[in-house]
Amino acid sequence: MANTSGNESVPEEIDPENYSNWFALYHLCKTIGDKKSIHMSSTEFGRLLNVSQQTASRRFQTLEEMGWIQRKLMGNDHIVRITKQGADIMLLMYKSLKKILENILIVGVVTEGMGEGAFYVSIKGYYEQFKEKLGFPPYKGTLNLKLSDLNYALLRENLKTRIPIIIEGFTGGEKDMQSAARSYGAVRCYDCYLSRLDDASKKKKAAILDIERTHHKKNIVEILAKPYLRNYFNLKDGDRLRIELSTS
Amino acid sequence: MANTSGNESVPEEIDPENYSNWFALYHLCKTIGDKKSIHMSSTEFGRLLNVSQQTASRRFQTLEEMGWIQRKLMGNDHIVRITKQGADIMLLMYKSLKKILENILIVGVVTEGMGEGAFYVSIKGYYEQFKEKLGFPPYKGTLNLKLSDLNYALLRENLKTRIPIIIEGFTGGEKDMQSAARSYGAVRCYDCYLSRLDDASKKKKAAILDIERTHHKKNIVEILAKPYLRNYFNLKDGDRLRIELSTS
DNA sequence: ATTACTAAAACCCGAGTAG
DNA sequence: TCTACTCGGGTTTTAGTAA
Repeated sequence: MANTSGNESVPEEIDPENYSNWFALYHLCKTIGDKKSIHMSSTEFGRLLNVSQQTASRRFQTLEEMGWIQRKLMGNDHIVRITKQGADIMLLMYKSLKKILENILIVGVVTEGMGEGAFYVSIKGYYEQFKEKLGFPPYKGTLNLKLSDLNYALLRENLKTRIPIIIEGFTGGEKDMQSAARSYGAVRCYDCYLSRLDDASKKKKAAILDIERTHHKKNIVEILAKPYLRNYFNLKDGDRLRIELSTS
Repeated sequence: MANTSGNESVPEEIDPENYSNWFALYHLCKTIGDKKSIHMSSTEFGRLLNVSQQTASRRFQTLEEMGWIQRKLMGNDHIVRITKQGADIMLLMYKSLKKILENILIVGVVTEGMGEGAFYVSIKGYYEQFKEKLGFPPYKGTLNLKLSDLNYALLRENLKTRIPIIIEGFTGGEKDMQSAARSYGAVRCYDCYLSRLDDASKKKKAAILDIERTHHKKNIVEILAKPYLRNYFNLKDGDRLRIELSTS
């Protein structure tokens, strides 16, 4: 059963010899789906893997020898299930890929704290421009994403090659402030898309708000979007979001 | 760059032809790690993949033809990076595995609500037994995990084959209750380990509290553990935890 | 050093077929 | 039907080697 547990030896890495077997297991898991076992002949398995019945039969044997699956051959009824070890093999790859993806994609970690960005959205002189130039009325707050050093460097480098959406500065007096007319500087924005790592289908158009960071923490990027993103993506601090820059 | 985005065609599934190429890309990603590109000769790549230099060279060519990597050959300096398409290929498998794992492992969704379980831990007559028989003093509350129909069925079936830790019933009067001595029924527990799907290294010994469910919602399992699990695993409602039953 | 071609060797697949 | 064996043929890998 894939459900019992123990501390048997779990390999650290997939054996290069076993690529086709690994993929065989993978496809088997996929079609087993949420059932605990499956009736499958070697012919069917062959169809699934795009190989002959003979090869599929050999795969079954190898998978069983490796302890990744277990078979019960009762007459013409062939029941296959994934063993705990088999499940661990899948888990191994999953974890490995997760780690890889956090490196090769720009991934930001949702971080607590109102950035300066929230200040900009709240000022009418900026807000009207955001609304018009970004193409959406932004939520009056920003989502702070913390990037790794590398990811932050990659992002900055990437932004350099892009034409920013310029939010013009202006001089004016906010009525709530007792000070006289002060000047508000220009801000740059960049279109982007956000998505959860595990569900790329739900992509949200957003914008990176590139403000001159004065007393801002390092490697933090502030995001503007129409909805309240923490609700939209069901986020909590520490969750990861993928940032994709739009192709211009 | 793996960081720019577009809507180029992303394949739905890994082509059976490309198993070895897929693994080549995978290993390449792994060793690139958190750098954006890597210096790698075909000899080194061969060592990495456990194949000859010639085969590694062919792999490089194929990966490049498929648009999964990009190479710059400047004299004897060979720089390789993963393209957006290559990153998407990895992402595809990641998502696929995530889905598989949620089916073949017993995974519970963290669910709001005090179950009856919390009641048991709060009663001294039970608590002292929990402490002694489970081997840890449980946190005075339970974590509710909601399972899928299948997972719940699998779990129950699995528990059937196990010897429960019996928490004896007793008759006694709780001092805070004005009622006379009442009787408290026996409860069954089962050792288990909990872990986040994405970090199996952090496993927490815990126990499934198997109470007779009276007005309990369906498919809910209550968990006892020493720490407050929502903090320990940094959980919020909707997060998933893997339940592994200990090998007895 | 490298990459990558050609040709031989090794390996794997699937047809045929037995149980 | 089914699984799974043997073996011929095709594919892939590697050794040798050129650039």
